[in-house]
Amino acid sequence: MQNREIAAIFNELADLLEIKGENPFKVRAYRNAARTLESIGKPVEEMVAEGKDLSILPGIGKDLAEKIKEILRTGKLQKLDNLKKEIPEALRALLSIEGLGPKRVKVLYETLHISDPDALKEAALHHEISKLPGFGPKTEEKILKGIRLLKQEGVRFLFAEAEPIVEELIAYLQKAPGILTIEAAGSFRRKKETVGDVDMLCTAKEPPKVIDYFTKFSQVLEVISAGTTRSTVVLKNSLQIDLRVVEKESYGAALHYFTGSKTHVIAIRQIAIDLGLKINEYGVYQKEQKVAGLTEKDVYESVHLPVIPPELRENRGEIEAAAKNRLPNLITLEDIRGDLHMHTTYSDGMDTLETMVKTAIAKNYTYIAVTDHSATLAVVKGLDAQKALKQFEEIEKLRERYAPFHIFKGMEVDILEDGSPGMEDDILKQLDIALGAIHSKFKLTRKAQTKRLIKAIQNPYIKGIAHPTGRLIGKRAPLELDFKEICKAIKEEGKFLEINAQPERLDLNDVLIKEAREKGVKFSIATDAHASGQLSYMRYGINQARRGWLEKEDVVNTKSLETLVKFLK
DNA sequence: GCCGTTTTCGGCCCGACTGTTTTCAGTCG
Repeated sequence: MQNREIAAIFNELADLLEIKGENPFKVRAYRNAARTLESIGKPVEEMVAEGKDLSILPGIGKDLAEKIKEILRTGKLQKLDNLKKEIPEALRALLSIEGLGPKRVKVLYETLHISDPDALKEAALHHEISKLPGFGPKTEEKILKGIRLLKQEGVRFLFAEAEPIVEELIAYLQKAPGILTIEAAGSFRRKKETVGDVDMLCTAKEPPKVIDYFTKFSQVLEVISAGTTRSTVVLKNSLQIDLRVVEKESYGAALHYFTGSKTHVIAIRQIAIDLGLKINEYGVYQKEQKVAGLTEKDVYESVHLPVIPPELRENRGEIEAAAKNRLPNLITLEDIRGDLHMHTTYSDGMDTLETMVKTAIAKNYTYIAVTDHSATLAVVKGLDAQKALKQFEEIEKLRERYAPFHIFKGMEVDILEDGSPGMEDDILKQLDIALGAIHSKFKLTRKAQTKRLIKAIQNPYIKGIAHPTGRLIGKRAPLELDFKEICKAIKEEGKFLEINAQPERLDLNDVLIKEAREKGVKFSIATDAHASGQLSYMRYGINQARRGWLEKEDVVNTKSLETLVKFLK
């Protein structure tokens, strides 16, 4: 049982309790616990197995610790099952309709016996909703709109999908009348691998004019709200954007607040309270006196901390590290000297080897590794021994032509079910960088999958593991692995784990990167480019690495050519 | 239901926006 499955049970319980009209603080307690479960890296199942007390976790007390154990033991929660007999589960779906919260859902259920979106639509079309006390024609209209916009639960955008839209919107808003500054906050600023919506923050001479201009952005499908300082719209691609206009004097406090994460902000506010201060989105206050708020730096200084980079603001130890002045010196894109994973027309890449070389040189890289697929991978035409030898020849020619730029002979070698590489040793031993990668048999048991990967790591020719967990965000779950054992093997063998920068892979995730780093694992950050343009995906890998607390020294492709060659040997 | 350097009770973030109502409740972030 995974943490997020337990979190889902708590969230469901919270929804139903809320509709029932339970104490809102109790409801929040369940939600807080769910958030804790989602954000801690370690499975609570392991903690229980180790005999650890779960109530050490923030937001989890005696009662919830017991409920978690019940879920782990029985796979379900009696309290939730009981509640479902009282309140139809389907009512939850109504909560995700814009403008409908627990109170209104309760009224709709108790008066009109509406328990699903279809019945709700019927009732709205027959103008039954507007007759209810507290409801009116506008609400009815809004509900119909909300049903049309009803998003499936948990639809999030890949960071790389949101990025161009945010850039376009910023360019547009920079032309708004009287605009002073404009910036994206929220999970986008924290460079999270997926974003649910985008929070934008600006300062302006006449806020209402900017709001008006914002709602006229060409991609806007629906204006949800538009006040004097704040507006929410949904774009044609269903991405929601919130814009807030704030006073210049409050900008730092607002930026901190809207950048989040929620748990980070709460933790910072708690420190402020302990110091006799109060932080809100407008500033830092001592009694009634505002003492800071202009910049984020001022906000952090008020609680005696250095500025914490947005990528780290997840309440995963960054505040403690900041207090001890031990924040990592995070890696940057400029630290990268080369790319160690890419494909060419020798396998499933779109561009020739030489084009990849030229593009890498234009990026001021010192080296690349060309890593086409081995032929065992049935879905793509890969390299057999003969084709590999032909590629070696071309690489040697290009090395001469483009010296001192260096091209490593590499290969993305399929790891077979038994953990052996899908390429003969005779070829493997001629490679500088063989990356092991799993492309099949994703469903092996945790034990078998771990054994398979460790065997590959121990293979003397394999230097690193590409996209280690095999996940595709929103599409394919990560492999079942004993990650601790994987890290141990990587470290013992002096190998590296790849952080794959493809936007829908971003594999490893931030939590695993941090965990591996703490165990002394080295990483590569590589694009797995299948076209020369994708070499610029490196920035997404950097985002992920920063969220995983990596410094330059943790990453092998920040090293000079000489040092990297030594490392590979 | 959680939590504690005002501790075992009594707090728990709170302001903006909207719609319905006429001073406020519900929702949202």
